[in-house]
Amino acid sequence: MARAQTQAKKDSYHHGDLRSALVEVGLERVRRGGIDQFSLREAARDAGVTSGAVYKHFADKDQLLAAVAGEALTLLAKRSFKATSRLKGAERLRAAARAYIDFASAEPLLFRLAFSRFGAACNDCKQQAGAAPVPSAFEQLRSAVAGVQSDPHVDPDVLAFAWSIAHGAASLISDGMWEKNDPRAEAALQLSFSVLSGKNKT
Amino acid sequence: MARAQTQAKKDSYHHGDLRSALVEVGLERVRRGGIDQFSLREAARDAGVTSGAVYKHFADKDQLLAAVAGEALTLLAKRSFKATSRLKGAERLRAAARAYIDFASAEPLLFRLAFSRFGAACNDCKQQAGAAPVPSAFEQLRSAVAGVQSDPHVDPDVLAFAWSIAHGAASLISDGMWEKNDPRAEAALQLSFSVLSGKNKT
DNA sequence: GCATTGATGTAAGCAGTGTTCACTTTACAG
DNA sequence: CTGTAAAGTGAACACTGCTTACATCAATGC
Repeated sequence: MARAQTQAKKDSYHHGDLRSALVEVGLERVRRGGIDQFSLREAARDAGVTSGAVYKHFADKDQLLAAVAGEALTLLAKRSFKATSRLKGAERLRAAARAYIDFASAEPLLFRLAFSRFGAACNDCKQQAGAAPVPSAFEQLRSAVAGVQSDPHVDPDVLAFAWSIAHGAASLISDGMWEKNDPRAEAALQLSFSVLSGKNKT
Repeated sequence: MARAQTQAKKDSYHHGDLRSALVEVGLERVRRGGIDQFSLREAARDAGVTSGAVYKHFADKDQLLAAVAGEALTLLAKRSFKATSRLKGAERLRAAARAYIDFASAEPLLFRLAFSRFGAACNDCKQQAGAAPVPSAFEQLRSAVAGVQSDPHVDPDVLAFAWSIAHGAASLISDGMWEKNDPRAEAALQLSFSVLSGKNKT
């Protein structure tokens, strides 16, 4: 069940693609139990392999978690892309922010992993196979901000503002202070847009 | 050095106030190493006590961490109170938000603990000795929002907006995506205040 | 075709962890 | 003084991350 995507060799001594399998399994485990519940040995068991085998693909538990965090980040990026790609202007920006918040609602534990030190550590592993299939969620937010401004060069203050709002509402949800899809997130977005549309330049 | 505040009995079999000592030691450990580095046995060692002794005061490691998170939350509340208590109106609100952000800059690991599941678990332990010496940072934010509105009843949307901005910038800093005291935090605050002062009511 | 070799797996073991439990030590009420 | 409950010890258990020595397989050069 876990080894769906990258079909592993059936019953051979060698797994076939253990690295991807571990990341996949790890993503599922973190999604359910969070970071601190995650166990390297358990992940190995899920993949049908001894714990020692993990160390042929990752230096230590942290690097495995970093890879999982990278996967979580691309998952967010994909959903954001799907939600924003065919929109323009203010609607696009709003959709980008909402994608951020929706992801935190749908996968709070993955969101926390993505923006933990493991996600930061994965800045070094950004170029995995395929050379960035989709721009990161942050890049999409930046381009969306550019889209609502007449000026082609993005105002860093406006970007910081939009990022703060989106990340703030998302964090409040993933941290459990707001409920999933809490209307307050939408309200905060609504108010913030009165700034962005009201005044395009300082 | 660790047992400064609540002076423990010198060298007796019984510690005197082990519970507070553990929380104090835990706060220091989390401040330096973060949540996942934190070890119950290490904390017990720091307090000069066997690991088993911890379980006379806390059901398990999670409850100890919850108590530490509670301490971190009151630390934030105290600093916020000190920064805002003698201000009024927009200045007060700005100071409250800034206190949030400054705390995340000064103690990123404590901030993460405070707004992790351990901090949430400590909602149940809110009434520790002394019946809330200081209103929580959130309550202070709420009252500050009330102060900038002519209407005495706080507009929940405005509160959500302010909370989002403050928590967002603070999280971005404590998560390492922005640097400590990053000017973008101040810029985001600046822009957000153009909303709050520009339109007091819907 | 076939041995060699490097990559990938196993198995056992180490130190450290959270947690439990039987036990000892202490403070204190009657 | 003494009995009791609170607060500590220390040894054990199952588990963890990680290392090491060894086993197995797939591919390569000859």
